Amino acid sequence: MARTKEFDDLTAVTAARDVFWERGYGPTSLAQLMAATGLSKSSLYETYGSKRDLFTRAAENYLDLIINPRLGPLDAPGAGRDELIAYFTGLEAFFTKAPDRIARRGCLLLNTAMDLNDLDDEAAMLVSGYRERVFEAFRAVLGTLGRADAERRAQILTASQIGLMVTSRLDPAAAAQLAHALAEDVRTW
Amino acid sequence: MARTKEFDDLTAVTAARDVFWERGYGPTSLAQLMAATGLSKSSLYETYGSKRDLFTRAAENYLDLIINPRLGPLDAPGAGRDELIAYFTGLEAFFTKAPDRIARRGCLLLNTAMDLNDLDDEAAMLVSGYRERVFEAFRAVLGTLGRADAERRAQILTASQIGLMVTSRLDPAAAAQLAHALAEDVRTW
DNA sequence: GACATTCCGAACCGATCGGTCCAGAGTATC
DNA sequence: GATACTCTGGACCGATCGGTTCGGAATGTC
Repeated sequence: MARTKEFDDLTAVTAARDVFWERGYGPTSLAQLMAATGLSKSSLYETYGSKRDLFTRAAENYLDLIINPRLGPLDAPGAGRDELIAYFTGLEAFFTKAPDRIARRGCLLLNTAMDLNDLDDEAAMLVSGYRERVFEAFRAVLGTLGRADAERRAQILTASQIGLMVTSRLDPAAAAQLAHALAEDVRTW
Repeated sequence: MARTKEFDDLTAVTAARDVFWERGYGPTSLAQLMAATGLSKSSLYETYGSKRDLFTRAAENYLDLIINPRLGPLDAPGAGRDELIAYFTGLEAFFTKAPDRIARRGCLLLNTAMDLNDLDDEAAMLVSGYRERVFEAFRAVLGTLGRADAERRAQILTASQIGLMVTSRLDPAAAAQLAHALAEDVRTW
C-alpha cells in the first residue's frame, strides 16, 4: 500500500519539547526544530501543522512526562509530610546531579509565561493551570497535616516552587541549596 | 552655538524601560521603542547606540527608580520585622490598586532572565546580581531577629519573592493574596 | 511493475528585524 | 545671516523569520 512512517512521533515531539524548554517559544526557530527532530521543514509542517501546534504537543508531552511523574506522589491518597520532603529532596538531587545544560532549563511553562506577549490566551491558561495544579497538590498534602494555616503555607510554598525553577535558570547550585532548604523547612512543621 | 536638545533623557529611557518591562527584550522592536519614546530611529541610534545599549540604560533606570526605593528601607540600619512586613504589604497594595497593565509587568530583570538565550553574560550577571541583592537584604533583616534559621528563611523568602513577581504576570489578584500571605507569615515569626 | 504513501530539499513568499545613512528642516548662539 | 548642532523621515541593507508549495526520490504493499 504505502511507505511506512520512518520517525517516531514521541521521539520527535520530545526533541522539539527540549528545544522549546531550553530556548523558549519565541526564540526557537524552525531551523532549530528541524535540527533537533531530524525532520525536514516540509515534514514538520505536514505532520504538526505549525510551530504553534507543535508547541502545544510539546507542552502536553511536558505535562505527561515531566510534571505528572513528579507531582504524582503528592496526589496519592494518604500523601503527607514525607512525600513533600521527598518531592523537594528529589529536586535537590536533580539540580545537584544533572548536567548544567539540563539543570538550567527551568520549567518549560514558566519560561514561556515570560514570553507571554508572543503567546495567546490558550498558552496563558496553560501556565495558570499549571500553577494551580501545583498549588492544589501542595494544599491537599498540607491539609492532611491538620495545620490551621494550610492555605497560606500552600500559597507560599507554591511561590517558593516557582522561585526555585526560576533560580535554576540563573544558578543550578543555588537552586539545589534552595530545594534543600525547602525540604528542611517542611521537616520542622 | 547650536540647537538645544528637545527631549529629556530620563523621560525617554523610562519610556523605553516600560516597553522592555512589559514585553521583554527580544520581543520589543525598534518601532515600539520609537513609539514609546517619541524619538525617531535615527535619534535613538545616535543617542543610545543600539537596542542592546538602550536596554542597559533601561535596566539601570529600573534598579535606581524601582528596585532601590522598594528595598531601601530594608537596608536601613535597625530594620527588622516591621520593615519586612511593610515591604510585603506595600507590594500587596500595589498589586491590588495598580491598573492591570501595570500590575502584570512583573519584574523587568526576571522577565529578561527567561529570555536568557538572547542575552549575554552581562545581562545574566545583572539578573543574578539582583537576586543576590534581594537575598542579602532579607538575610540582613532576618539576622537582626536573632533566629537560628535566618539563612534558610532568607533563601526561602527570596524564592517566594521571585515567585511573587512571576505570579503577578499571570494573575495580579493571586499575587496580591500571596503578598498578604507573606506579610502574615512574617508576623508569626 | 503499478500504486500509494512518506519524506526531503529547495525554491519561494511576504513580513519583520536591527541597523545604517543622508538630505534637509528646525533651532539655537554669535 | 553665518554657523553649529539637533532631530526627523525615509530609503535602504542584509538577514532571519514562519510558512507554503512542488518535484522527485525512497519505500512499502499488492
